[in-house]
Amino acid sequence: MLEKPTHFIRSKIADQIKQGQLSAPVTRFPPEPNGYLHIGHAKSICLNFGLAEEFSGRCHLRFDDTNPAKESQEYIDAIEADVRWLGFQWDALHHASDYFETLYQWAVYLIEQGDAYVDEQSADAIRATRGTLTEPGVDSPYRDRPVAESLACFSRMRAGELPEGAAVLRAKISMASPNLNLRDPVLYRIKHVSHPRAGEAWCIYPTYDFAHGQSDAIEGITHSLCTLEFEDHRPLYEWFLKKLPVPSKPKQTEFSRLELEGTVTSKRKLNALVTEGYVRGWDDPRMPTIAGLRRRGYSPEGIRLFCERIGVTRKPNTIEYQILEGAVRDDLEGRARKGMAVLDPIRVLVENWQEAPLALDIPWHPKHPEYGSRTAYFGRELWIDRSDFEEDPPEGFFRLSPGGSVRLKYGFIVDHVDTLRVDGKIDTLVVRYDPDTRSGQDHSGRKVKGTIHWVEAETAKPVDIRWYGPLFTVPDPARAEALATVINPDSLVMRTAWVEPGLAHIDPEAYWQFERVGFFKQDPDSTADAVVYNLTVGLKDQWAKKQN
RNA sequence: UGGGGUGUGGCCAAGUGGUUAAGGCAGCGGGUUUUGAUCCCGCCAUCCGUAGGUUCGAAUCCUACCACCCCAGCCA
Repeated sequence: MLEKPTHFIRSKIADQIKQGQLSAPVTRFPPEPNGYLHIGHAKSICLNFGLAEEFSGRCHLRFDDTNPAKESQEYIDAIEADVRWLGFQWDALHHASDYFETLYQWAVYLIEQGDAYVDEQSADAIRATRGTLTEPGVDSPYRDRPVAESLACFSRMRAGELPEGAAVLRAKISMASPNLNLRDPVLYRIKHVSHPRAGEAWCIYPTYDFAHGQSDAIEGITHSLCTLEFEDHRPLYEWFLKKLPVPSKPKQTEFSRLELEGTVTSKRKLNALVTEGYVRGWDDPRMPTIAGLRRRGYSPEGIRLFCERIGVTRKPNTIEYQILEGAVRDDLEGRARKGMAVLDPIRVLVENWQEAPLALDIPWHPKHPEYGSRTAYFGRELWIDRSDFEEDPPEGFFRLSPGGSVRLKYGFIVDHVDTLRVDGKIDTLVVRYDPDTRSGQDHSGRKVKGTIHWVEAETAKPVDIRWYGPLFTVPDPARAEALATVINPDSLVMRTAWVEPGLAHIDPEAYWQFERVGFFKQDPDSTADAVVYNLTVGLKDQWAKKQN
């Protein structure tokens, strides 16, 4: 077993424990329920829950539900399901909205201390006076209004007496700060919107900045991990912890977010893919959402392996998609049941087989006898894949060709006799099987170069295959001006395959490998009459690579 | 342009003054193999954004420069 690779956050915690500054870390995964979780969130989930697990600490799931205009119960439910599916169990479930009353009292406290004021300027006016990157902002005319006046106005805000946009609560820090986040940031705004959890209780809602650090403090979070874009918010995060009578002092640490080649990981863009109909939903197997990856057939263990492999740093990075696929293949290799399916069939007639189909008992996995076995059949009429026969075989081709021989895996060696055509197109391959070469009891001493997969035609069942390719045609779709221009029109190809009987029944949980093809997972659209398989990821194929 | 960050092989990533500059993925070569899969073995940076400097000795310290990312929501 390989030791887990270390990274700066892991070493920091280990060090703090060794120094006696920390007994166990308390972390949190703080999603906003305004969309589905994606692979980038998986990195954060693995980090937060993983660290807590590793150092015998605790990890909370906390919904950052401070903007009811964008949030919904649908997302809350989906997020909980995704975290659980990834294999993590939170030690506590919280919502920023649980702290609305405390946060309100703290806002009042800030006003009383002269550290916040109600600003009745319009949003436009506030924006216009914020200054620019190089020029300082201008103080609001309300900045120095009496405390009592702010207090009175703030309570009118809470009471619902003011329309949206009429006033906001602002921290009184400095309009000249080079850090824009410190130029009297907005702490509360009016939103006459009902909240998925708090209902109609509030019509003013705290901003991220005013809610996040304090929520961390209330929960006793020791390590508040977030992505790099929040780095400029850290001074503000710390300002509140210093000004307010909070019960603990969490520390924010930033790491770089995950960028995955060939995908977009912004909720806005993912949402656009859904609403504009480029995919069937948040859980479409082409989506980099947790729900999409799950439906596609990626295992939680594979995703966790991926997150471990990519590491955690502060360096901007774009991970090659094949690293994700590699991790998933590595996990699925030992997990999947292996069966035979023919996706692009060509008929094979075994002219010297006269008997009824022969039942073969084949283990589901050569290295895992505990997975059991199934029955497949060999007979007079078979299907093999069109790509396994070449009339004019290139150098190094060792599948079936005119006059050649090949082993039908788990069956017999067959020798090509004839090629029959219909309208010029190859229709049937006539072969003879060698009775001395039955798999497992081969006394012939014959050696053939190739082994191919096949299914017996009489017992085979049809299934639907959803063959997926990249959703985009470019490696960096996030930079495209419009997603529409980089959508891959062939990201989903529907087809039918012949499978051995053991692959034709519904089994929503199982992971499958179609030998020599790829890993597959049954889609929830499957019915008893029509099983649907999603391509998870293809097998590595050196031969195909050599051909290009 | 003000502030905050980051620069180690194709992609990740260890490394924090003395190492032949870990490891993973990809790639290449070979072995095993009834999946051209898996598995196994070997190869793959005289060099750490660039240029100077300090030092017996630097990817690690100093200086300058360059490149890229983030910030001007009453989003998170």
